[in-house]
Amino acid sequence: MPELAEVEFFRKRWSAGHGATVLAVRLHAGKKVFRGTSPTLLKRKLTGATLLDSETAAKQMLFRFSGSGLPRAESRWLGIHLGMSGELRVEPPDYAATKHDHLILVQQQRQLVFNDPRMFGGVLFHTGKTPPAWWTRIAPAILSKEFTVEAVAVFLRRRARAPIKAVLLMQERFPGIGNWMADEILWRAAIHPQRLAGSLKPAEVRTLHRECRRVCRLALGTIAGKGRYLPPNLNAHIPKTWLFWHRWEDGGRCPRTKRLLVREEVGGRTTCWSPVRQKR
DNA sequence: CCAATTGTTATTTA
DNA sequence: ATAAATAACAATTG
Repeated sequence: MPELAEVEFFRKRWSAGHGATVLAVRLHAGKKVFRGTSPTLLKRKLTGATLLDSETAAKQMLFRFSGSGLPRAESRWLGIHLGMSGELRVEPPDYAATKHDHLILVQQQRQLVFNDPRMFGGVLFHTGKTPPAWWTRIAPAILSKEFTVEAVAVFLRRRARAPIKAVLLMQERFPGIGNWMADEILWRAAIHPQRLAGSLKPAEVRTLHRECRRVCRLALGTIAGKGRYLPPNLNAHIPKTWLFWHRWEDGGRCPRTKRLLVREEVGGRTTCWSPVRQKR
């Protein structure tokens, strides 16, 4: 499920546990979400640690914990990727874990739950004074200064023969963009998803860049919430003027042209577009 | 039984 | 050799 803003939404849920100690760690060792990680080490190092703060980058979250005991102890860094079906929840102290709750951090007042039925998500763990490489090597955010028109143009030239839809899903240049955001961006930019990346004119590249930023900003504002306010459920505040609400319904119509939307596979993913608005 | 799913990676093909 | 297409992963739902 989760793309950029949705990931931020879930991270904020767990911020309920900032400043609180982890009394116990419950996990499903051996499950696929722990590939590349030692569940034993994670459990040992996080038990007794305090959750200090957290951040989001692309589709990943990083939670920082103090070391227990020694004041100069190294930090503990927990990375979570939600994959296709993952979510974070906050449950009461007496909550009983269910089948797909692969990692639970038990605190005095609550349990922080990572649930992921399909297990395309994953958990990473690191101990050290600075954030690990798997975190710092994430590409610069779309809303950062480094995400320039020129950087987009260079990338599109290198991926010239791939459909633009597929290129927007490449995390090394468009971190956090997933299937529905890519469609939303192309729909707003009025670019056909099957256009080859190298065929975009300079003006179209500028538009694409601008709509990438706009969709990220709007999605973060409506899904992840502003300031301290967290919407009760995901997507609750997305306006009906977005492609988002119409892309999956049969007979769905473009919110702008009111004409029927098209749904087809592009770049290996189901893609929705408005044929009147987005010409080949 | 078949097809579908908002993600990533390994493998195969061009 | 490089990049694009495809398969695979796992679980559930319609």
